[in-house]
Amino acid sequence: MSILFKKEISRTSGESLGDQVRSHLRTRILKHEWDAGSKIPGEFELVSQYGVARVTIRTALRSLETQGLIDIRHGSGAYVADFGGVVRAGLQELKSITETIKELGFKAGMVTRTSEIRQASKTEAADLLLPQGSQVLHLERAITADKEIVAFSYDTFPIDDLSAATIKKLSSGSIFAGLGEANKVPVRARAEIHAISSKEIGWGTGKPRNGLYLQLRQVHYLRDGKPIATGDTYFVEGKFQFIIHRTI
Amino acid sequence: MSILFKKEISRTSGESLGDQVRSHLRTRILKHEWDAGSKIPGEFELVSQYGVARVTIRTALRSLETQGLIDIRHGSGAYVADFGGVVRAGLQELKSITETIKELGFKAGMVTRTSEIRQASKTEAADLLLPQGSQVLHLERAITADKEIVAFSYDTFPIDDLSAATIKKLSSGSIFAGLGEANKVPVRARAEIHAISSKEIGWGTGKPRNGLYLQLRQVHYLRDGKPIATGDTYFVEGKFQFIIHRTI
DNA sequence: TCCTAAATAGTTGTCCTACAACTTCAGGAG
DNA sequence: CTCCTGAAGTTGTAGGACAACTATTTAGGA
Repeated sequence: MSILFKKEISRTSGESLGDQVRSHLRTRILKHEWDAGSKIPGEFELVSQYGVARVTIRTALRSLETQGLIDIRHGSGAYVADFGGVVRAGLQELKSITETIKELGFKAGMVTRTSEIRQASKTEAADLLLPQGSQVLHLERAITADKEIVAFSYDTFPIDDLSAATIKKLSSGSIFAGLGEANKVPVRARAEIHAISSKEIGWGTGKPRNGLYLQLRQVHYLRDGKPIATGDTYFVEGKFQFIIHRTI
Repeated sequence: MSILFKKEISRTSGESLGDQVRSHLRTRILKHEWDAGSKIPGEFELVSQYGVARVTIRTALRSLETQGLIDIRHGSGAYVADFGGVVRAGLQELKSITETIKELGFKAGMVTRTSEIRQASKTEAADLLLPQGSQVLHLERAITADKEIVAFSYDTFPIDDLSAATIKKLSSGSIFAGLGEANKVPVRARAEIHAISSKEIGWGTGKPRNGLYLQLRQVHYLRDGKPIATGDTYFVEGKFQFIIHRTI
């Protein structure tokens, strides 16, 4: 077996080779190319598969290990982490909710209830490092998996440096896609988790009787540390399973 | 500045040099040796500070980047992740609750309510890969920060291959310390998060009126994938702040 | 035959040197 | 003042070498 995936790796895409290899290996793991607990190919084998240096393979493997997807044992090899069940991406991996829903095998959708441009609230201005009174785009959406509402999301974006087309895209569909076109993809987020019981959250027929939610209060950041989005997402308890892979 | 921390790094401890450097750098970051958003020393400077090779420094930095603590920019340097506030260890980093409490500046304590050896329940046996009817150690404890109850914890350990001394240690004090003496330190955990509202959980004066908890349902694993502990921890909502650093 | 111990091959960890790719900053041309 | 260019500094990738550790095989003895 040799240079199987050399064509998957681009040296002109701007993304580092290590990150590209990591992404590719992650999809291979999540697609169960290897059983949980079993050994993945050795570093030299991966070197020949991807056509990159061993140090590049090692940075990718090291990153997957800290993400909790594999387990590297000195003198033996790297093994797919065995969690006694389906290996699945954890909450610590930053991706959109809809993407996560799709990855779990459901059909993702969303219904926008409110889309308005207004002044930033005090906390929003603080989170986004904006001067008081700045204009922001505020969205209120219900997120569905197989037509069933699984979360209510309240998101806010600064619109100073966003084009009208981008704003339109944001308010109509996928956040990550819209930000991607504006070259403002967040690479990092800080999320606070809370348990909330409230009748004030949510709307329509998907609103849970008991008012019990898992709240994710997030701020998304660009690579240079600039905040690009903030928001609260309220997941209806029981509709969605959150997993975190914890590693030392 | 030179070989400042060479003595902190041991070549005979069994832990890899990269992991040791990572741990040391992490404490330096969490102790605010550098401001959020500012640049940490370059790789060659760190090489001379720790007396290890550049590739070793790089594995440590790469791991910290995956954990979301720093942000590495090609051609520029590594910067402390700026979350617009206090940088703090995230939930994806596996450590004991008491250790986390101490790190936040509080005095950690615990009160054991129940400590018994009994047969494993069905779900416990499944999580721990035990045959039905195996003996397990079951603990029910209240965890305190500055004398105030912040969580109720229900934990279960298989006792097949644990010494009597280890069992005594587990039931009396720190879980991680007890497992450490038995050379069974978990390196990985899978945690499920739920919002729970129940009157059945908790006891004593620290029991919250509204019965609102953030539940962490965890299974801890050894390096070889063997489950070593399972349990539910119910954090009293509002008493404890959970953060997750999410990265791509 | 069975068990133990030593030799062996295979794998990851660390070190070294070198250069490419990128960022930042200073200085000069216009 | 602005823009461009070049130099210096930093991280990314490459290749080779050896150390440390693991897993397997082999040889030897009881």
